[in-house]
Amino acid sequence: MATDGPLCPKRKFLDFLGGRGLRLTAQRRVIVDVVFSTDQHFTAEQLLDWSRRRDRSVSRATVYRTLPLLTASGLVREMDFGKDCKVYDPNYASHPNHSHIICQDCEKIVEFESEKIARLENEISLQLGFSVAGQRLQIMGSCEALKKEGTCKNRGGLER
Amino acid sequence: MATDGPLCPKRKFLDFLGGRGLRLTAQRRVIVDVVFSTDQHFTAEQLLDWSRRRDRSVSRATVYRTLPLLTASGLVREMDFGKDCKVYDPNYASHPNHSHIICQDCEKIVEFESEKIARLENEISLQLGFSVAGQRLQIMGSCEALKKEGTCKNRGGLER
DNA sequence: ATCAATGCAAATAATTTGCAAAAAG
DNA sequence: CTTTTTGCAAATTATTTGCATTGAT
Repeated sequence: MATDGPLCPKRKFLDFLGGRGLRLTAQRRVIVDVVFSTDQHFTAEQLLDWSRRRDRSVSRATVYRTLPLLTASGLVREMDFGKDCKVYDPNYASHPNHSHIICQDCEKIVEFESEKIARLENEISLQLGFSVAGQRLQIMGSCEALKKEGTCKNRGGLER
Repeated sequence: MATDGPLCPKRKFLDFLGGRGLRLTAQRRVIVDVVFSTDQHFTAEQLLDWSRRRDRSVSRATVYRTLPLLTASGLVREMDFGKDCKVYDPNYASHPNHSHIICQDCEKIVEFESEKIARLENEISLQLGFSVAGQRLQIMGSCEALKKEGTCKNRGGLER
């Protein structure tokens, strides 16, 4: 995961802040570092926990106040997997249109992108009189490979 | 909407209750009547409101206790449209695999089904080592037809 | 009779907010 | 300096639950 360079998500977010006249505080720096140093999904509580390990001064309120900034920037997306709390996905900078397959057994989540599905979505939407702004696709299923082999050989399979 | 006959969703739900040794109370009858006498999406609070109009004895607790039964029966699905509370969709009896297009401007929701997308989902899932159990697709967009004409001529367009 | 289901009100859990103090630009 | 941001603790909101009572079978 690129953590440097002008186009890394972290840098993009700092630009987003600057462009809106928002300030770069120590706490925001920590939160952003944490968010973009992983490709894992996370909850608000996890983000608080991870951030506090780096800097005890990060409060729950600040985490909750920073999350809307992250989603507004388009670099992180709020997800609902039917759990009691929201889950955030930091992979929208690299794959702005990706979908999820969720294993009902092991809860593992695999991300993928499908140009073909995107085309169909556009086509159908057009016929219904809509222009597409975004999309959200979750497939629920069983990870049979995982059950058979103890591990899913397709892990990390991004791109389609 | 069919409210009678052996295969109507209401009847299916009553069978579901019976099959599990659950009892048919006056309150459940009202709630179920309300749910399956519309094809509109609703929130828990709306369902309480509508039910209370028919029978003041329906309490919030009973609504909240009945909703999981409705979703467990497979006839109603819990949805998340990024709002503060959950939304329920009573159209899963007639269209068990439908998707949603949501207009970002007028918040109108159109349901559709696509066999082609379903096929692609299966194909992709298989390649990633998953067997598909279910699917959840939301397309966010702008209902331009609505803006131009004051009404969406494609309203109710189910099936694709 | 028996056991599930109810209403009520209190309890939870996630998230939000008011406010005075601290820090960024 | 000015204005944003922070932490704290209290508030809010949707949903859940304990309990004594009611009602279905």
